[in-house]
Amino acid sequence: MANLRHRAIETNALDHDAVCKTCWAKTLSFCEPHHTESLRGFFDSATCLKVNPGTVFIHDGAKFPYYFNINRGATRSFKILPDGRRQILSFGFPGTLIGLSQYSNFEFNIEAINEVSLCRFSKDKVDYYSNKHPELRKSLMERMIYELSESYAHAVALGKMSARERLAYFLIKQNKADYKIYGQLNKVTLPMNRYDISDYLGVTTETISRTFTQFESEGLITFIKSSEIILRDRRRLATLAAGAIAASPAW
Amino acid sequence: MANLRHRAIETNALDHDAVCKTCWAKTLSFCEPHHTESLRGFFDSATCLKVNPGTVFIHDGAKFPYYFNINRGATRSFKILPDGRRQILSFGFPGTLIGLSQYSNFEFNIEAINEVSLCRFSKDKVDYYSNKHPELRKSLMERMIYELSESYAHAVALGKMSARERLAYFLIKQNKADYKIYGQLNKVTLPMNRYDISDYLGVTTETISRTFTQFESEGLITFIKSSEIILRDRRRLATLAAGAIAASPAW
DNA sequence: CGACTAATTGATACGAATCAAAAGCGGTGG
DNA sequence: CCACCGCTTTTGATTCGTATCAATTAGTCG
Repeated sequence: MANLRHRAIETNALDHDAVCKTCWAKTLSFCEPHHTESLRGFFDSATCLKVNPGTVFIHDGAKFPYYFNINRGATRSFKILPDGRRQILSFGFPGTLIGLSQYSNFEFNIEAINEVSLCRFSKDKVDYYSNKHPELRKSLMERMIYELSESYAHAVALGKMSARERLAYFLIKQNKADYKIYGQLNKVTLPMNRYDISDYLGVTTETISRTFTQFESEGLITFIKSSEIILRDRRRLATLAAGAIAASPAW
Repeated sequence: MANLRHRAIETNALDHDAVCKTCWAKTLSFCEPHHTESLRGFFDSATCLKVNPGTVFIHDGAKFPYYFNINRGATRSFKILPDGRRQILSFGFPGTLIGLSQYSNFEFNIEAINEVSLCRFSKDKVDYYSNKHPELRKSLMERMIYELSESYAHAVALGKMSARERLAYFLIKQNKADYKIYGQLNKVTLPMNRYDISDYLGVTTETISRTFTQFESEGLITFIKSSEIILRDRRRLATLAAGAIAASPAW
């Protein structure tokens, strides 16, 4: 592991008691159910990292043998096409496990949106402990199933939905994440900017902006500021997000 | 497992020697590396099925505890939106493993395109044997990694590519599959119809048809019949498919 | 408070959808 | 063997949603 591209990352050995017991993402993470004495060695082998905003910490084609669990902050994973077009594949939040699809032929980048803190687990260690503790690999598989189904839902949005529906889908999804992580009920906090949203939803920033304005004038949402939104009519948004309203609003 | 919705399926216990040793998809399947004496019980627990063309054999929300491995034929998995829009998420071919994301909250259907033959493995059995033979669960994870990366690539196509690029992406992908399965080099055989292709690529049949015609007149492909295509310029198609040509052809 | 970047709003263009019709293809039966 | 029917695919004319280009406004930081 020479030539690690981790310049922007500070590394500290993880002290199980100090880090895990105060972990933000504890109840959201794959590792949570495995805090047993026999897996202590597994946790002690992990490392705690910090990544600065805007830093790409996983690079196209770089095969480093780690899983990362997000404890704090938000990430975007994306593919850049040769001419510069960018498709965001997913956003990562506390509890998101990174590195699952690392050894596939599909390569992409992951970048910190704001300041991100991560736990790093060596794949070898995961493998080693998984063979003794099959529940561990099962937890990973469950994470992966989640990623896969999220990706399918994303494909449905990108393939079949209008701009309105895509944005509603995004808001509802984001709202669910916010609820799980921060316990926020009808408020959505957006760590990403409009470019990120548009590159995630396969439309332009202008369209995102116009659609936000539409939603506000229809009473579906209210802006606190451009990155904080109150969902005024979660029901209707969810209906839109499910693709249950064919064309323009008939109300 | 009362009320199995498997009416259209004939079921036969799998005879390891008879079925596996003549299996079409052998070298392509997750089970291939595990034909050892100690896993004999695992294979003997499997069942061989046949599904008729057009039969939906996995239904939205039906949680039956099986994995299916395709031996022969082709499938489409898809999501139907409330108003009838259909997004095809993936096509299955010999070697495709079905049921990986079954217990997620994202529900979809899988349908036989032509006559399909499958091996059915109970999830319990897979779990049981996976705990003794970690390589088995590893094989499943590798399959899942593959599905996930395919889904990401699909999202890139749907989110950022033009109709031309999407179709090129589809042809190249299909060509790779055909090569792996049937050893065909520059020929692509399409078991699915134009509606399937359009619902996979998030465009209309008309656009698919027009783009095929364009490709033919540009010398990129030649039709043998509407479901058999020769790739005349795989290189240029691959370039298109990679999103490396920004707008309309500049040649 | 001014400078820079992000977000919104406006005018126009374009790619793909939609609506409509013709051509091709496979199966059936006289 | 060919005529006819239904379904799939292709081609054509027009519409529409979103992209693009351009400018203004809001927000952030030194």
